[in-house]
Amino acid sequence: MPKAIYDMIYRDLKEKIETEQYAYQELLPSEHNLISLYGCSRNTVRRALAELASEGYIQSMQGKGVRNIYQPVDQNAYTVGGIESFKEASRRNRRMSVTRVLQFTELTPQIAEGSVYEYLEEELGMNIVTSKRTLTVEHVTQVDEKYIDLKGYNCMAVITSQTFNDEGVQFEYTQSRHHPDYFQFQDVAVRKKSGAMEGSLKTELRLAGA
Amino acid sequence: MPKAIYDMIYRDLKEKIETEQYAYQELLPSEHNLISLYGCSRNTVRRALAELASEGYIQSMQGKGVRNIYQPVDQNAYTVGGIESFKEASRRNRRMSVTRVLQFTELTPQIAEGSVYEYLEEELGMNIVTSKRTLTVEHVTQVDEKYIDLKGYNCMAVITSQTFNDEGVQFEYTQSRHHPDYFQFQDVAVRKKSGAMEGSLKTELRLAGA
DNA sequence: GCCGATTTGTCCGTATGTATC
DNA sequence: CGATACATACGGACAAATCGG
Repeated sequence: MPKAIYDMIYRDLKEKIETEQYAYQELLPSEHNLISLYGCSRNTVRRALAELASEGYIQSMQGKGVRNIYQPVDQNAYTVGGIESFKEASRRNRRMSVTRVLQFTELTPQIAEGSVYEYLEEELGMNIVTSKRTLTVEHVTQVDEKYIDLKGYNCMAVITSQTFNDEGVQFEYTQSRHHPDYFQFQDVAVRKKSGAMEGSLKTELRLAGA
Repeated sequence: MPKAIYDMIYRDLKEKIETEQYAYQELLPSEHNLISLYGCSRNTVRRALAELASEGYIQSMQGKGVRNIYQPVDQNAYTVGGIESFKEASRRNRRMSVTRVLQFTELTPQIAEGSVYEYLEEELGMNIVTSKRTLTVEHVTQVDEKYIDLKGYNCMAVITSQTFNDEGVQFEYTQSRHHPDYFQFQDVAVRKKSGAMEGSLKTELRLAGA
């Protein structure tokens, strides 16, 4: 739990944006004013702003100011943040989730039925840091058809991820398969002045409920 | 074209990592050493490192150092950076691409056959800044089937994107539909100390060739 | 078109805190 | 314990873009 100043400012501004205390397309107070408001240095304000920009909340324009470009996402979407377990995501979205363990090795079924992430973090004191994900669309398998009513689709959205702990070792490889009707993935990209690519931060997705 | 110092350092380190001048899992020189190497301030070095971390190239560990966790992506993947036109992406990946204009309104067909982004940026001097994308899996349409051999799939990967220019106005809405066999989307997420989510930066995807 | 005020962008040096070894 | 490493924060400087007079 970071009590860092920049993080508090970041969350405060984020909240103000989400609750429309700053209107869409409106300019936020200038960095100079934010410094007065929060009583901190410019770097600290800028760090909070940078975070919001990378998540597509704001857009800062040299010589002009910082504009709120946040638009709320579909309320029906089942939202999952960056690295988060299915169980955490379910709780956050207040939906029922049931995990059925179909095949298993290594860990005990009891742990998997709860939350593997929870087990790794709380019981083993492991520190999850970086996750790399790949998203593809694949043909359904017999296992898919057996457990999920695909309603005519013959494909599923498949996310594979490698997770690294704080010692840089990859300790997990996951594949999750999602029903097309309940799947949605969002991201934000910011174009660098270089002319090419780069960016993105907030990622969300919609999942099948069980 | 940014000639910013942090950007040059960022690109230099990125290159050294990609060409394995720093081995996988190896520690990079400490920030202190990098300061000597590049003859700049610590902030500047740290900004370059932050960029690399957000793209999943490195992982910095307080008290230990900065570890290279870069692993090259599938060479067969058709890679597209953040905000980039299909034509730019094709050129970068040295593949043939043909654009067939099926339906049309507003812009002229000639422009679309070339590159709409090119037209907007070079001819109109427009400045593309932020792009929000949503990825879903959808049933094929009659149009899909008419122009693309789906080889048995009855779904496609669909990306819709809203693009904003430097004045914060959304000026474009695009939907692109991709053949499952030629589609891949990658991202990186970094877990905040807060305990929850957040992160991702490098995004790539594999596309259908025409 | 110029000039000055405002605003964001880049960079520096320094200080202090915290984690690792 | 001390040395090393990254994390956070401050204050100052100058550049670059914008806007109004």
